[in-house]
Amino acid sequence: MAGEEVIIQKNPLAAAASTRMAGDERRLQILRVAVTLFSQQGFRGTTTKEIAQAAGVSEAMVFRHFATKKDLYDAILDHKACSGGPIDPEQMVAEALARKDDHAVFEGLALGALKHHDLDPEFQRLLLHSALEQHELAQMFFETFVRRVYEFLGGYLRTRQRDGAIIKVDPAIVVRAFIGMVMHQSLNNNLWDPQRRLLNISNELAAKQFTDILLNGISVKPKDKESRKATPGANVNGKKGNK
Amino acid sequence: MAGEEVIIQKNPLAAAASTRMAGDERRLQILRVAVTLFSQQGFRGTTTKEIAQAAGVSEAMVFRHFATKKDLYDAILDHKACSGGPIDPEQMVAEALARKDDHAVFEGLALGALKHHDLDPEFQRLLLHSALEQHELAQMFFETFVRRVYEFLGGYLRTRQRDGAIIKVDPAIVVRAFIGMVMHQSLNNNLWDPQRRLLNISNELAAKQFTDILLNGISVKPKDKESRKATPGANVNGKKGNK
DNA sequence: CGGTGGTAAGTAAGTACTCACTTGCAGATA
DNA sequence: TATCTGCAAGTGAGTACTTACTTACCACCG
Repeated sequence: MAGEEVIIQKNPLAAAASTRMAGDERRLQILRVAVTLFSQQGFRGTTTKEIAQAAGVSEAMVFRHFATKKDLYDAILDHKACSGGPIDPEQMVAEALARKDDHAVFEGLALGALKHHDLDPEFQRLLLHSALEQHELAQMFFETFVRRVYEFLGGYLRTRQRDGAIIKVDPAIVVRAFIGMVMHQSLNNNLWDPQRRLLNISNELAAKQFTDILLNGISVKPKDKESRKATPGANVNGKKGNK
Repeated sequence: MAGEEVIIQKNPLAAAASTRMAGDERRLQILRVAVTLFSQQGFRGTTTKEIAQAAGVSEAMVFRHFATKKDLYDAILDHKACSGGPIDPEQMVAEALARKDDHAVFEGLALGALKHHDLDPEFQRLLLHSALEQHELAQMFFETFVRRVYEFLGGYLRTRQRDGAIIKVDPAIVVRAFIGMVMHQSLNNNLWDPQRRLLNISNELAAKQFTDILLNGISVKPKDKESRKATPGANVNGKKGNK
């Protein structure tokens, strides 16, 4: 916290020395550099000087492209929320939805989210930072995207309850439970335990197991020994030797 | 982000004007004030001046009690991790553990965690901030406390598997799933959705439902209609009109 | 008196942001 | 083809202010 220096030299995002770029190019480059820094250090923790250095330009250039630091931050959250953010949940599992294949629906959604957070871990960190810093756009993202997931999944659960396929529980609680498993897994993987010391499993296995737990629970049912299909037997794996 | 002023006047934590306190008293008071500010704004987002003002003393007093800002931060995390933090999981559900009452074990743990985060929401925020800021003590807390929960719950699950009461799954995955539900619920309540717009249920209900989901799942089992005890029937509640 | 609780007024190093100025490059002109 | 020119890309050295941290000093009380 006192004397550590962030090493920026030879940053792949930095421009090759002394190149002159088109305005839009540079703008995007600064934005990308800033995404990385903000996601690592938050808004207040990142200086405009750092951003400029990492982008390989003078600080003045940052302010040519973004009037204020906050403008830059807003542009980033906008950018992220529009391009990377909203994987459309309904579309992602449309066919499973039509078949009313509960396992495929939940597994598909979980896998989508896990993969997304894996490919773009900056996004989750950025969102966390902005939520802690009470940035308006974090709440906006939550209000729009997360609400949509709740409504979509909640709606699906309600129809399955009408079908008699699912017990009577408040769907919102079920959704919270499931999203909790998935988000917590991502959060562990890229914040709490990035070395995966407590649990190291593939996204595929995580999605499958979480879905199984949600739909089937973990207790052995008294009059239900061989009637299910996939779960038992070769299911004990994952923790060790999983690459 | 530019011109907002944090209103601190008449802060209940501030000393009555111009009182002379004993050294230890003042130290503790500064520490408590700092906890609140750090948990709201993080390390870099909180100034020593702010802390001093909120405590009702001059900035120099802060530095008399804590040599550097980081010392203060460390002292806080130490304080929190030692006093408020480690609710001992094993002790909390000892009797349920002895009775091998799975529902009571999981429900007890969940309720303990939910209540704790409810009473001391600063702690979760503080931990998140320090994890994002890569503070060493966040990782230390995780390594010690969280690992203990995994080992404890994982161990319990393994004995229950040997009893034949629980299906064969990697216990660590089950633990992650369950902790995920609980932590996500807390995180929603005091970070993402403090107004509880998406879901507003009591800690008791949340603990019970999460436990039910984990142990029993949500699918209707083919040959298992009236054999279970508590779950069905009056179980649809919570979302609305829950105070 | 000495020690403890307290402060006002510093300082040096940041901080976001600006400004007067230079550089490189595409295209019109000779 | 060579040169001039207009303008966007880019900069170094600022400004006004804030930051963590210090120093020198005061007031009370046993």
